[in-house]
Amino acid sequence: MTVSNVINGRRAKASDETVERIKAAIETLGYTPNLSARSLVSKASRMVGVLIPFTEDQNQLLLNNPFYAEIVSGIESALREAGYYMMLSGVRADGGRLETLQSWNMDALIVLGVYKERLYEELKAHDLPTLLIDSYIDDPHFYRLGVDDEAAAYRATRYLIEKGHRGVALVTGVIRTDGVIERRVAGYRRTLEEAGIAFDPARILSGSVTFDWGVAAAEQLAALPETTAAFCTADLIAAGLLAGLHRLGKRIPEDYSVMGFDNLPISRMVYPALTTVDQSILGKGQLAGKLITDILGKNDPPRESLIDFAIVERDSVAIRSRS
Amino acid sequence: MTVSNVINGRRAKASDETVERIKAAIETLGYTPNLSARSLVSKASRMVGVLIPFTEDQNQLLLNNPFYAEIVSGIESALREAGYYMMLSGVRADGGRLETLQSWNMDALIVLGVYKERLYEELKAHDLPTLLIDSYIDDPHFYRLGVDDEAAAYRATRYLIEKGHRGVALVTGVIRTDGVIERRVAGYRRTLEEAGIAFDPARILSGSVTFDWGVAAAEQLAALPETTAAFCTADLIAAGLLAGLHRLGKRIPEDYSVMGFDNLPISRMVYPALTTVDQSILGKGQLAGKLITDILGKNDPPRESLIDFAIVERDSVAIRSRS
DNA sequence: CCCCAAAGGTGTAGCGTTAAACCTATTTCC
DNA sequence: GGAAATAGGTTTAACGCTACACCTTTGGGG
Repeated sequence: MTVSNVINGRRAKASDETVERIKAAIETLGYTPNLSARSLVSKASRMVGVLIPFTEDQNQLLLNNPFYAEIVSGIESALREAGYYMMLSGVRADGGRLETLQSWNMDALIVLGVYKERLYEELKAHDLPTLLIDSYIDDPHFYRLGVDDEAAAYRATRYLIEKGHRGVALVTGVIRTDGVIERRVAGYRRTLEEAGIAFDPARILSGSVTFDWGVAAAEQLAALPETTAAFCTADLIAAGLLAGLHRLGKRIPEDYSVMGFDNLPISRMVYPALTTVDQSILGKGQLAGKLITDILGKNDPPRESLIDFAIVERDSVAIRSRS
Repeated sequence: MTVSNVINGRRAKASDETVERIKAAIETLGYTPNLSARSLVSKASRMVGVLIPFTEDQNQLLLNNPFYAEIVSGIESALREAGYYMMLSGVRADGGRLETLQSWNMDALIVLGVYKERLYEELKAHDLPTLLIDSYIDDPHFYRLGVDDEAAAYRATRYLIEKGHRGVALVTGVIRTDGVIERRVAGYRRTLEEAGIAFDPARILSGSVTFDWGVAAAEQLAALPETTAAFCTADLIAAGLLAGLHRLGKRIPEDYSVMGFDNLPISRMVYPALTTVDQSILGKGQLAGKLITDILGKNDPPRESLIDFAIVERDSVAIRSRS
């Protein structure tokens, strides 16, 4: 018991000499506490579950999406700093297989991505502190972290219009209701209204958040009359769009200006380097980790946090003089 | 006890009726076994630790490197399939902070990346089944998984030479001893010898496995006389090289042919799409997971496994007619 | 009819840790 | 000088699970 006290820094009850002796013994014996035993009695584990979606074929973590990879990396660093562990787990869109969390006595959850209603019900049933990233589920049970998607899309679209583009398409993932993408569509529309440009539904190209969809969207974009710019709601899509447009023999930014969203590392790697909306993904992950450890440390943060965004100008947008 | 038997499928001692009653009770009570307790008694955890390097600044997981992200994703899927959990953990090059593994009763380890000797000593001290990926540490304690780096580099270089290039540079990461990169350099040299081309040390550009190094290497490449092609030992470097060459106004593949290594998703995203050496990274991860679960299931696999590689032809290499 | 084996199940202990209660010298205070 | 507080521990029990030993009933075989 005294050993336990010393290890956990409850040194109220231990003479300096005993503390020394214990430390020496730990060193020579190579002792490390057994966390399973600790977790068994304390009903906690200092483990935070991080849920990310599976790929379409339901078989692998969506880590090959650099967005998730980076945010996970940020989360891990913040958790580690605060002395917590991260358990990465995949979820299918419809939930299921969440028992792991309960089985390992997770202390809290961070959930990335958007899922069906059913999953959120299950999450609530587990009754753990839960932080949703990039989700607009409005329920007092959840903490939320995101960007102001409407404002960011507004600013991005306005940026293109200010460069002289009037025919701006929006290339995006699948449009559900009440999610991130919807806000971005709303921001896009607000800009058009303000600029007095009629909204044309044909200019919204909706597919999935993948490189391949971007490639495919290029043809659709090229078929749109009087369209000279595209705002993609993800860098991954924008990267595909660039590749698709190249394939069609279009020049960028001379023929088409393209903007992305996220400022992923790949946005610097494609040609031309993408002008995009930066939302410090790493910072988002780190903030997520910090929010969770704050909650666990009883420093209750606000239910909703937003991170800043900014437009980073690179080479994929050109100024278009009015014709 | 009977409940425990039923849950673990030891149904030798349970009537069909009891089994039914237990299943019903589990359902209505929403029971899930407490894995900490199980681990405490069994001294195992069905958890496999996956170690990946931290970034240079020692602060985040190197998950933003798509190579690691993808391989981790493959590992996870194989482990999950076999009913194991993955605990992702970062390591600094010099080791340290490995206690986690012991503390959670990990059953086995998968180690990605190359580290200092000291780490391998520590790993051996833990005495867990350990699989090293892409490492040439020759010690019977470890299982190893990799590609035949020498042969792959040989084939890649030969591919360029067969396309008519005689001045082929090698752009690579930092050259230690006895690692992956050294084998690739050796393969490169073997091709040159076979083709009767004098080896010129100036044509080896060594930096780090990063996009930025690729960008920087472009200037060095451009300064090399009679050099028309570059084989990069990582797609990340190749991507940077393309960007750097574009910046210098070079055309690819007309002025320079570029090959990568890994066949990462980004190799399709850059412009022009990279010709590269595919080594099915996802498959590598899955195989790693399978090897480890085989070991744990007492199906001892060979100490060393190699996966196949193949050249995938895309648009970054041109045929050069002899001048 | 008795003995034995099998089927089906119960009882006990222990994994490593910690909360809470308890114990024993000192020291402090009035 | 005596009561009370304090420092520095020790003891006990419990967390949820499983290995192992044990118990009871039933059904044959001789």
